Amino acid sequence: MRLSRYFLPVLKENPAEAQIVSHRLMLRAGMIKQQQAGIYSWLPMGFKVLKRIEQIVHEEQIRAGHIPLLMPTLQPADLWRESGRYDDYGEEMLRIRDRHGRDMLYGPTNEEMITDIFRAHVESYKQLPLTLYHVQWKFRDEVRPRFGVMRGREFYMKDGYTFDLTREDALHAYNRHLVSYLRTYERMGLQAIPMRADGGPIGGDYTHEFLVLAETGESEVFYDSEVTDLTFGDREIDYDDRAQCQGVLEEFTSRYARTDETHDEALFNAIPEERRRVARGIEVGQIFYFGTKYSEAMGATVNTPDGKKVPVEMGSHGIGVSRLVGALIEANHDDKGIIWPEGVTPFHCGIVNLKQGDAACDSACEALYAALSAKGLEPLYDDREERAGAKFATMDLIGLPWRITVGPRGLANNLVELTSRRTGESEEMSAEAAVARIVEIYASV
RNA sequence: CGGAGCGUAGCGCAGCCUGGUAGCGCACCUGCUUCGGGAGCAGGGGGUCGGAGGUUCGAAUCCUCUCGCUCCGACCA
Repeated sequence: MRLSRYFLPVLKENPAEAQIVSHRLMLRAGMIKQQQAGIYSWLPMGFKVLKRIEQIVHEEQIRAGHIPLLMPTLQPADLWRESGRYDDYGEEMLRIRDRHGRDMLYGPTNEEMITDIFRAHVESYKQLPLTLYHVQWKFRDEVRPRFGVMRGREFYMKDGYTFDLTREDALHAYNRHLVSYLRTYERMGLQAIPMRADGGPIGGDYTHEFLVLAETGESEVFYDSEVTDLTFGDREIDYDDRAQCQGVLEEFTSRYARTDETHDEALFNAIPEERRRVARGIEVGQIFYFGTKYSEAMGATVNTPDGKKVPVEMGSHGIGVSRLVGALIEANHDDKGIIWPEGVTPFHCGIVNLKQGDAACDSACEALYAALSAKGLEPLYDDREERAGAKFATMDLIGLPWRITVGPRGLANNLVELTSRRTGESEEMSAEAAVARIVEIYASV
């Protein structure tokens, strides 16, 4: 993409309404525009990141054997009356009436609807196990939306639902999700720690939240410092292997790690003092096993091998896709702007032409642009008639992890400059070598 | 939902207390000079002062109502 033809409305000054760094940077980098309290338009750059995150989520879900579908944002109230949540949910649920006077709602989550789909089409245990998920907009009419997309009223979430015959099967589905989530977050360049959590309105006694450590996090968290040493890495996982999934769960959840909701002072104090940590975290996902809470209420049953009819065992699992955009920035920025991890960056690298209009600089940049594109990479070429300082400042703000700088000084020796946004380190090399290096970097992402 | 505050040009703000035909910086447009870390000079365009009502000869300014947004707290992917 050529910056001169893109739509990237960056702001030089900080918008008054943004208090936390991710919100500020998203506004300044032209990623979002607020339309109402807690409701945002996603401008091209922000939309790109959102889609990159969503794509990683899809890939990892499918890898774990889960099946994508899409449910609507608007749901009939009657489904929620069946589960009893139409009355329980309260003011947070946005209620709507259509022209025929039918009660509807903008879905805050989809347990009822997925259960409806299940009961309509599944009769036998032979169709289990089954995990269906979608990535869809949700609405929760928060009393006080804040922190930009981290706590919007409208938000984009992946929510998945598991259906199993037995509790053991359902717990394996739970473990499988925990494993796939660890892998998902790590691919985005994030460390998200599974912490024992509270059931909340969805219900269920078996649940973990995934927390990204950040000063601006809304939850207070308590953990054993050993949990932050754990990495998922590129280990091979057979998602049908119960023992292996159970093993990963134990590895990642056996040390103390809890939010303030479930914090236990006595257990915490049993950790050696030098390993005790109290910090703040952003919740970017949650997994639940809740058994037959919805299947019983809504008559979602299956026939067992011995001819009985039993309510199906269920769980639900969520990843806050739009919230992750904010969380990623909270975890990856400096005083100049965003620093995207390679896994989610909106463009793979920036090309800065220091002397637009200079024949040598222009053609060198065009050649770089073509060479990178030919390798399947997406560069952002700053071809504006701007001074060097302005171009650097823009690149630093929007946070592309790699920048190739092309100027007359280097070109005289056939050299361009490759700079890491994260470390700030620069290296001079030929244009061909720079392309090769970028290709190599992204080959391993 | 309790408490506090803010709406003036695309963005950041001053002006309001003490009423008299709206200003600064950035951005934008034109020209010249500049050109490896948000350039300089000169010229220029752009504002129903959130909205409605009221007081007044006269309202951004005072009063009433209303809408929107933000912050602190209680609640949540």
